[in-house]
Amino acid sequence: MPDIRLDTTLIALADPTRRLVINALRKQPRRAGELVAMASISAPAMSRHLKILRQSGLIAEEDVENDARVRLYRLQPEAFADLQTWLDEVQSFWAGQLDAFKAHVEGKTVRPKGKRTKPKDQLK
Amino acid sequence: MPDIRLDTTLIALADPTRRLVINALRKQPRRAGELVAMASISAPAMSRHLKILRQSGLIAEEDVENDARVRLYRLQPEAFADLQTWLDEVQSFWAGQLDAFKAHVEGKTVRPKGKRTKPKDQLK
DNA sequence: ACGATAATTAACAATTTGGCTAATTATTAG
DNA sequence: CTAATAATTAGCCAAATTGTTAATTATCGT
Repeated sequence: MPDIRLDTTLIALADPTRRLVINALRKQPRRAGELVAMASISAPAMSRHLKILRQSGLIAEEDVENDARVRLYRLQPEAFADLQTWLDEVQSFWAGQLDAFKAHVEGKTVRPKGKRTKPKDQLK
Repeated sequence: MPDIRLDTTLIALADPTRRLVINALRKQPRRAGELVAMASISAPAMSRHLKILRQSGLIAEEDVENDARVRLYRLQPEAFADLQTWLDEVQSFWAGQLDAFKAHVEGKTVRPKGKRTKPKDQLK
C-alpha cells in the first residue's frame, strides 16, 4: 500500500517552481499574480502549479474581501506534518543500522529475514 | 537560483518505489536483488531507481567481501539533513504568517513589499 | 572451460510533466 | 454597456519518467 498522502506531498514539493511558491508564502500570503511575477513563468503554468499545491493541501486558497477576482494563497502548515513524521522515522534508522553493523563484525553477513537458511555468502 | 541539492533529494523521494527502498534500508542494508523482490518490479527498473537514489546521495553502494557480484545498499543519513533543515525553516512560517494576520486585522490588506504604494484593494 | 547468477546498460513503448498560446469565466472600472 | 483585469481551463508540444525485454559485464560454482 503506497502512502498516498506522502506521495502527493513529495510530488508537490519535487518541483523548483512549487518550492519557490512555498518559500514565498512562508513570509506572507500572496495573490496568484504576484507568484507569477516572482517565478517568471506564464500565468497558466503557475495556475497549474497552484492547483497541485492546493490538492496536496500544502497551500490554501482565500478570497480577499474587496475584489472577487483575486485569489490569495497561504501556507497550510498541517500538511507538512506527515512528511516531517516520515523523515523523523527515517532518521531514526541508526538503531537498525547499528544492529546490522554488529552482526556484520560478528562475522554474519547481513541477510533478509528468512530468505536463505544456508548462508551462501558467508565470510571465509 | 534553484537549490539543486534539495531538488535532487525531493525528486528522488517523490516515487513510491524509491521510498519503499528507503524504508527497507531503514532496518538493514539489502542487496539489489532483495529490493527487486520486495518491490515486485523488474531488476532493470530497480537498478535505475537505485542509481537515482545513489546519485542523490540518499543511499550508498557497498561490496560484500565474499561475492563480488552482489551489491549491498545502505542508507546515507547525512543526505536527509538538507531536506530536514528546509522543512524546519518552512515550519517556522508562523512568525511571518502572524505578522500578515496582524496587518490584516489592522485593516491593511496584505501586499507584496513595494508593489503598489496606493492600496487600491483596500478594505471598505 | 562452461553454465548459472547478480546486476547493470541498451533500446523501445507508454504515460506524465511542464511550458506556451488562445480561449473562457468572472469581476471591476469608467 | 464596454473595456480591462485576474485567474483558470483547453489544447498542443517537447522533454522527462517509468516500465518492459534483450543484451552485456562480471563473477561464481562445478
